[in-house]
Amino acid sequence: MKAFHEYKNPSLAVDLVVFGYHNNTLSVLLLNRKDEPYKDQWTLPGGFLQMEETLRDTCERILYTKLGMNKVFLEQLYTFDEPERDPRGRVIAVGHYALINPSKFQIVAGTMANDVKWFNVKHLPALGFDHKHIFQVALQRLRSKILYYPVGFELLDELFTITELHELYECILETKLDRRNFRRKILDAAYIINTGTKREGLKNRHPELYRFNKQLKKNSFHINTPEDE
Amino acid sequence: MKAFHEYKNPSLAVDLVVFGYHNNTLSVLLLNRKDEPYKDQWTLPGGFLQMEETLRDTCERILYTKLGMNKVFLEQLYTFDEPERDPRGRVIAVGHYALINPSKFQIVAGTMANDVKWFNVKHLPALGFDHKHIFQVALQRLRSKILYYPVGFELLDELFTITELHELYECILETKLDRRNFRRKILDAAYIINTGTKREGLKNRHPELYRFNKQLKKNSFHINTPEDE
DNA sequence: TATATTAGCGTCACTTTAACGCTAAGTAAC
DNA sequence: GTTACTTAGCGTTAAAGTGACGCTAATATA
Repeated sequence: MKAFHEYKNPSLAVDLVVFGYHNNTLSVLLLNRKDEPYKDQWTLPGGFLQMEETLRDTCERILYTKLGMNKVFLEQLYTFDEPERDPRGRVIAVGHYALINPSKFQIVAGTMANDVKWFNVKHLPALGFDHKHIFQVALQRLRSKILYYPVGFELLDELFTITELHELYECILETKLDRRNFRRKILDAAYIINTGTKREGLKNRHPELYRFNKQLKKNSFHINTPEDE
Repeated sequence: MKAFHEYKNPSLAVDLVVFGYHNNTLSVLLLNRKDEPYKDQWTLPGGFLQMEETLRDTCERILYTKLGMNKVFLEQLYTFDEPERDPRGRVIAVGHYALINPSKFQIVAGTMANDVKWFNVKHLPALGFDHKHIFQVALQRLRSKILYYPVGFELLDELFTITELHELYECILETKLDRRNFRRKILDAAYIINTGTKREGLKNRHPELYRFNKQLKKNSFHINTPEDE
């Protein structure tokens, strides 16, 4: 057996799929790379783990220094280890995804990138590395998770209407959900709490404003998509 | 920015939660360590990634060389990165779980371990490292997954009776499931195929033998546990 | 032949679900 | 004001799914 320190180790990085929802569109944040490899191409934000950091620390550092975001929903996704995934050498990436409300942050391209931009998940450019694959795993995870666990409110303002929540679900799942059945399920599950106030200034009837119920017990609801059948 | 090779890297390992089902008991395979750290204590099998390997390769190498197993169901679980999880230094472990049919393999302790043994998941000894935690994540994953995806047959012989499958579910989920309703769900979902043969040599009525239906379309069934309600 | 036990099939009340109708509340046009 | 239009909120119903459980068949053994 080799001594402990004799093992060669691959580099360890995190890659981030940052989802945002705005104007009825689900978007992902992409970085245009300033340096090789994949110079001038779009990729997911990511970075190398430093020895004293946890993976979550690394993600938070990247979110903060490259994108100016903090205190966002963040979850580990999967670890990507294809030997050829990075042309610089062996790099293993622990994929994560984050859900953020774009209206809360002013995105700035750090010094590392030419540009940082939101892209509609339906119209992504070509991505460097294996980032297309990581993105697809993340989108799939988000879609499954939202069916049985309340992650949607991470993407909305603190107060929102049922219609707004409904549109978010339809957008993420890319399917139509009956408006009235959706309302019933969400309310029966006590997923959200009526604040008693209404959203003013709209053209038609003023909808009631809700907020997320943090006391929600797990497994209390399940949304079916038409494809379930 | 540092040059690529200047980053220090933690060691990368895999840890394996190997589930087996035998005599109406769900078990996990544990190794008794020959060396420090955690000498003479029980731990999950695991090992370091070698530079030319994928994570799956590493898992398969360990399964084969330490345990004599090959071609088993194997799935990545989660990546565990607590900085203090290994007293030797910074080791990040990618947890995996495997499902095997113990009757297919003769387990042998490799030269690395004092002993290798199956332990009933209900009566585990103390485990070294953070392996108790990894085990719990794996068990939870197995329990959720079996509700909507057919993994059970990995633990059974190729031909099995509905009663055997039913007992497996009750054992993994640690709950009673109505025998007749279970049968109806499994059959309605076309989860299994009747082979037309029967298991002989039993004391009472001879049950029909089934095998897994590999054509099963996803999302075609869902088992409810009493706690769902 | 009777008994005990597991296997397989069926029934029913209750709950959940999908589809969709109807009215209320608001704005804008006249 | 009145009418038209649109979104919001509430309700209804038929069909499907679910849980609880009864009944009979098949087999070994006493």
